[in-house]
Amino acid sequence: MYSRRLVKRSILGSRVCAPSPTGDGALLPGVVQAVKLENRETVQGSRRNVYTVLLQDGTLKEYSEEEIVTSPAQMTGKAQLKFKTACTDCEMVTTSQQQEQRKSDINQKNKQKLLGKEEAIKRLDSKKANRIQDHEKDHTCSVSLLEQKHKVVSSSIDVPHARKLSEEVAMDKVTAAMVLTSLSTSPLVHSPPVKVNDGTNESWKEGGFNPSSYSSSGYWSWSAPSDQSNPSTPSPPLSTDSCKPFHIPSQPDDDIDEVDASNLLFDEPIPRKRKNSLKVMFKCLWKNCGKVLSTATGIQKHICTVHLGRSCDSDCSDGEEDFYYTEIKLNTDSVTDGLSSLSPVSPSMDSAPHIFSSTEPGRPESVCMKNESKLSTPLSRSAPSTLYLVHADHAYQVKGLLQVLPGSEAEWCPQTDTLAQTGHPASPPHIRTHGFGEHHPQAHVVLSSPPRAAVGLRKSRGEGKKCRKVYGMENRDMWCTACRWKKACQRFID
DNA sequence: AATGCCGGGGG
DNA sequence: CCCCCGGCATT
Repeated sequence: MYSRRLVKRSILGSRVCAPSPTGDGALLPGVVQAVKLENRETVQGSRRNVYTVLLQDGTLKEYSEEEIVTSPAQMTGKAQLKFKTACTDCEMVTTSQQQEQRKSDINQKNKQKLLGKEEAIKRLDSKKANRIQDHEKDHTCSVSLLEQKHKVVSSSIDVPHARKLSEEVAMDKVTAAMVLTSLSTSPLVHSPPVKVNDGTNESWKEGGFNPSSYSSSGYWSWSAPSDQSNPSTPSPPLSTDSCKPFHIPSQPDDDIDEVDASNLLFDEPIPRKRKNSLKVMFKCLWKNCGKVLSTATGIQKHICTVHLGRSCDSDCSDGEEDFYYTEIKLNTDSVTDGLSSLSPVSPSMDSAPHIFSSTEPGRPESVCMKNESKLSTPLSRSAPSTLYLVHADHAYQVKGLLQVLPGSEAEWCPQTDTLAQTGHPASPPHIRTHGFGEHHPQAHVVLSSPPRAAVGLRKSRGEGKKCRKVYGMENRDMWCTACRWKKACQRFID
């Protein structure tokens, strides 16, 4: 069980390293040309992507997740090494001059190291130097990849420029190497002071990378054109199709947690369209509530008002509600249209992932307990691939989920305001499941509109522990407002 | 007796 | 609207 970030990036156009088709085990650099969803499901229920990669040698080959190596910023040490190695192997554009220089550099350092008396210090120096050289390699690699990208793409887009580029390649490389070397000494450079193809910026049109960002951890990254923060270079209009985002999910859908580091570098204005027909919904985790709404703000509002018993002016919120809902990924590959219309991915999606973002300022990262589970619903018959991926980012939630899940309810509540917002007034099927271990012995499916009007008689006394019992009289200030007012508890709803 | 909460009322 | 509480039902 674990949670995952919502961030889902397109890998199209991304540079990767992939095993050579010759089967010699070598890694070749390439560009992702297409991504398709494999038509089977894994044991975990998550789907897998198949990447079509245009390799350096011009061949097109399909790879699975595991085969390709993506951005170093998203790799673990081993993969990184692999990647670096591959980059080094394919360093065809690096001038032999540079390589010689590097070698002599290394030799020099080694000599110094041997000759020096303070060996420990020298060793440190040497390490540092080596690291710098590694960086240099990486940069060179990215330069080469950039160039490669030019070769691949520019022929159809900007031939004159491509020619110009190849003419200037030698100089550019040297310049780039120098600049990058100097860059490597300053750890926090996020926007490159120099562009490799200086002045023209043509690569932008091609969605090309600028070998730019340098994280403090020493790993470079490819920064998207939109990341250009240089105010003197206005962003050209991005031609939608040629300028894909370059973010590479290290794994398909099920592990986006470690994007954090790259997130900073790779951040983008967020998804246009969700791949894999994934709908993201937000589920209320209050016990026996399980309300599902399509927007984060909606669910926050819901929790605020219904469970926390306070009016939620969106700005007076203390964020507590964040802990009481979770994100649900609903794989709607073959889900009925009714459902799809129920849960249009709201354009306010961009406000959704923030809840799980560790970069969110002012919100302390809570213990990152993770949870993933699959719920089956009676609807499964008509929607065999309907898949819930529930994850909670808070211990409380997990606990709640664990308690609730076995007999949990998956409930689609066409909340009026949400529907009004999204303009889908259709009344979708109302799904409810009850499992074992709950006070609801019989499972039932309700295909009507939510029984919100069923509140009439005096509510029978709830069975669960309420605030008074849970917190005690002495902690009255911890009670929910309703309890404090001797109203029906809204925190522990039965 | 303790608890849950409806209905009503004060500010 | 926010808050408190009497009083009743329930456990």
